Amino acid sequence: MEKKHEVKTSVKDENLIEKRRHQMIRAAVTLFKEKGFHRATTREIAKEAGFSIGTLYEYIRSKEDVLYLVCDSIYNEVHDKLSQIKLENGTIDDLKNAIRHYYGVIDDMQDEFVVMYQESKSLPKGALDYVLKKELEMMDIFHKILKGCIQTGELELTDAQAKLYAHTLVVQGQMWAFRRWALRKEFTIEQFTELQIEFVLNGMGK
Amino acid sequence: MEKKHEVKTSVKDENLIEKRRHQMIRAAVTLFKEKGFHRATTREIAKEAGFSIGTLYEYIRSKEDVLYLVCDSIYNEVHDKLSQIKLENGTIDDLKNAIRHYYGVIDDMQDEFVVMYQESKSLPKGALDYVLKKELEMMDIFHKILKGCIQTGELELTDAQAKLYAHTLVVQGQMWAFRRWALRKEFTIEQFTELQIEFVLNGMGK
Amino acid sequence: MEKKHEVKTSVKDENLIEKRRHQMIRAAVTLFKEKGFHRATTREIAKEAGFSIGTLYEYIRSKEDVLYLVCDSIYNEVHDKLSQIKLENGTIDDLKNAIRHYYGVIDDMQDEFVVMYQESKSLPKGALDYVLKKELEMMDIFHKILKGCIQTGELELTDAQAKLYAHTLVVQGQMWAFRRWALRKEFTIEQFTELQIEFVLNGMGK
Amino acid sequence: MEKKHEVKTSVKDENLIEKRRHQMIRAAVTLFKEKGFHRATTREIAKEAGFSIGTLYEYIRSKEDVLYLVCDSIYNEVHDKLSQIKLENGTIDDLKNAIRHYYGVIDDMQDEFVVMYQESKSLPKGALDYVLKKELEMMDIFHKILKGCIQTGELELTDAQAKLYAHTLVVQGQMWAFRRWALRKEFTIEQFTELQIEFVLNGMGK
DNA sequence: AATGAATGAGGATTCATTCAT
DNA sequence: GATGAATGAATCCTCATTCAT
Repeated sequence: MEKKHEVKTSVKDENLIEKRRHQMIRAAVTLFKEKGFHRATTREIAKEAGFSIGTLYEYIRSKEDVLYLVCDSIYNEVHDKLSQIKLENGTIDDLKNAIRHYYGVIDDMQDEFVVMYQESKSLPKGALDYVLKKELEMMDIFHKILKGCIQTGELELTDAQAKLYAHTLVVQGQMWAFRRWALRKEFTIEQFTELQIEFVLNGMGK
Repeated sequence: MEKKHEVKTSVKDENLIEKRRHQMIRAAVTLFKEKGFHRATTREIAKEAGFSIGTLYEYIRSKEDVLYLVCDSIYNEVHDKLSQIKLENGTIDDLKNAIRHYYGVIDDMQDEFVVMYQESKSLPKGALDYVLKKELEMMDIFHKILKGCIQTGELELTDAQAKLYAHTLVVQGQMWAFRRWALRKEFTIEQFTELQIEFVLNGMGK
Repeated sequence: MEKKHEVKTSVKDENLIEKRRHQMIRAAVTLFKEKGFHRATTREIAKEAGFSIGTLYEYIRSKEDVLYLVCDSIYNEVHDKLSQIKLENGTIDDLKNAIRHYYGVIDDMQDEFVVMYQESKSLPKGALDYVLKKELEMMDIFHKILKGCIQTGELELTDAQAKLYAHTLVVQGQMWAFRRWALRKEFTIEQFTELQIEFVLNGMGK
Repeated sequence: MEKKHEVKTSVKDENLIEKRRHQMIRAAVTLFKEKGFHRATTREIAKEAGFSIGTLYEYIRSKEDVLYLVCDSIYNEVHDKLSQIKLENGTIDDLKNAIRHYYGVIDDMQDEFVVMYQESKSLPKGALDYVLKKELEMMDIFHKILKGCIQTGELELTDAQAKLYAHTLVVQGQMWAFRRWALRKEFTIEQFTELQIEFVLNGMGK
C-alpha cells in the first residue's frame, strides 16, 4: 500500500492543524470552483479562509498542497459515506443501495466533484498517483459488490465485465455533477437515480 | 443559431491563416496534454508550432483564443466524422453504427478529448457558451437516433429517457479517453466498444 | 467637490504607504524628466526608488498610477505653498506677493512642473479630470486675488478680464519652467519675476 | 546655420515623396492628438495615411522620423504664414498685426500646436535641437518687431525686456491652444486676441 | 514602389513564497 | 503562531522594424 502523501506543516498543535486545514479546504473549494486552481491565488485562499497568507504557509509547503488536501478530503468524505452502506450478501439490492448512496453523495458534493476532476491533473506527480489510487478504491467498492452478486448468482458477468461496469457506475454518477447544466433542466436527482438504476440493471441483464 | 465566436487575426491571407492555425492547434494540443493550458506558455506554443511568438500573435488575440481554436477544431472534427455515418431508418443498427463510429473517433482523438474537457473551463465566457452548444449538438446526434428508433418502434423509451440515454452514450464514450490509465490494462477499444454496446442495448431493453 | 481619484494599494500600514509613495514619486520625477513617462520602465522606477518591482506594485495598480501620484503630489505641494501667502485686503501688494511666491515655487519645482505638463495627457480619463480640476484651483487662487483688488477699486477689470489674466499669470509662471533653455541665459529668477510683475501690473493698467 | 535634419528615404520620385509624406503627416497629427506619439503605432499611422506599413518605411527610417516630419511641417507652416505679414516701419501697428496673425495661426492649427509641444521631447537629440532652433526663430520674429519699435521710439524697452516680452508673446499665444478646455468657455478667439493685445501693449507701457 | 507576414526584444504585471517582526 | 511587506522569476502581449515577394 502506497504511503499517504504527506503535507508538511510547521505548526505542532494537531487540533489547530485540523481546524486550519478545514478552513483552508472550504475556502479552496469555493475558489477553485469559481475560477479554477490556477486562477485562484494563494492570497485569495488565505483571505477566504479567514487568515493571512503567512498563516496559510504555516500549514502547507506549496499551493499544490492545497489542491492535494482538497482532493484528499473529498475522497475521504466520499469513502466515509460509502462505507456506511450496509451490505447484505450479494443481492441486487446491495447494488441498488450502493448506487443510491453514491449518487446522493455526488449530489451533495457536486462542486467538490467538479473541482476534483477538473483540477487533479495539476497535482504533482506523487500526489496524483495517490489520488488515482483513491479513484480505484472507489471503483473497487462497486467491483466488490458486483463480484458478490456474481458469486450468489444474482448476476452473470465475466470478471472483465464486472470491472468495466464498476467503472461505468462510477462515471455515470459523476455525470450528474459534470452535466448539471443540461441534466438539471430535465431531471431531479431522484429521477436521475432511478432511471440510471433501471438502465444499469437492464444493462447487466437484470 | 448563435454566431460562431470569432478569433481576430491581423493576417489577411486566408490560406495562410488556415495553415498557421493548424500548426498552432497541433502544437497546443501537444502541450496542453503534457502540462495543461495554464502551464503551457505562449512562447512554447509558438516554438512547438514552428514560428515566433510575434507570429503567433498575428493569428490570435490572446492565449485563450488558442484554447478556443483547439476546442472548436476538435468539435468540428468530431462532428464531421460523426456526420459521415449513414443512417438507415430508425434501426438498432443505426445506433450501433453511431456508437462504433463515435468510440472510434474518441480513440483516435484521445488526447484532444482529454484536453478539451479538462481545459474548456478556462475559456472566456462567450467562447464557453459556444462550446457548450457544440456539446449539446453532439448529444443531439444520439438523441435523434434514439428518437428514430422510438418512432419505428425499435425502442420503447419515454422522451426523458431518450435524452438521458443520449447523454449517457456521450459520457460512456468519453470514459475511454478519461480512464485510459485503468481501462487500457483490461480492454482493447474493440472489446470496450462491443461490451458497452451490449450493455447499453440491454440497458434500453433490447 | 469631485472625489479624489484613489490609488489602490495592497499594503495596510499607512505610514509605510506614505513613505514608499514618496520614494516612488521622487524616483518617477527623476526618470520622467530624463526620458519621459513612456520611456521610463516600471523596473527603472522601482530600482530608482530603492525597492523591487514587486514592491512597487504593492503600492500601485498600474504604471499610470505612478504618473497620477506624481501629478497629485505636485499640485498638493504647490497648493500648500501658495496657501501660506498672507493675503491682506485686496491690495496690489497681495497680488505681487502671490506672484513672487508662485514664481518661487515654480523655480523650486522646475522639473516637476515640466514633467507634469508634458505627461499629464497620459493619465487615464478619470485622473486627468481630477488634475484639470486642480489646475483650475490654481488659476482660481489668482482669480480671487484679482477680484479682491477689483472690489477695493485697486484694479478696474471686467470679470472676463480677471479670469483671463488669472490664466495668464499661471501660464507666465510656467514659462520659467518650460523655456528654461532660453530664459536662463538671460535672466535670474529674481529678474524674471520682477520684470514679469512690472509687465503684468502695467498690463492691468497699474 | 545648422543643417536641416534629414529624413532618409529609399524612394526616388520627389513628387511621390512629397505626396506620401503629406499623407503621413496628416495621419500622424490626427493620431498623435488622439493618443499621443507613444500610443500611436506605426501600423495605425500607415493605415490612417492610406498605405501599408511597408510603404511607410519606404519614406522614413524610424517612427521618430514621423514625429520630426510633423514638427518640421508645423513650423514651416507657421513660419510661412507669419512671413506674409507686411511690416511697415517699427510701428505699434506692426506688432498688433503680427499678434493677430500669430493668434490666428494658432487658432487654425490648435491640434498641431498641442501635438508639437507635447511630443517634441520625444524627438531624437539632433532633431530636437533643430526644433528648438525653429522655436527661437519664431520668438525672433517678435523680437525683431519689438526692436523695430524701440528704434523708432514707439516703445521704450531694454533689450532684455524685448527678449522676454518676445517669449511672452509666443507663450501667450500658445495658451490659446493649451488651455482651450478652459478659455473656450469664456472667449472667442477674437475676444481673446483683442484682450491680450490690450494687456500686452499696456504691459509694455503703451 | 508597394505589400504585409515574420520577427523578437522589451515592457507591464502577477503571484507563489519567504522572513523579519 | 500569526502577520503582511518584500521579492523577483515568470509570463502575456505589443509593436517597431525588416525583407521576400
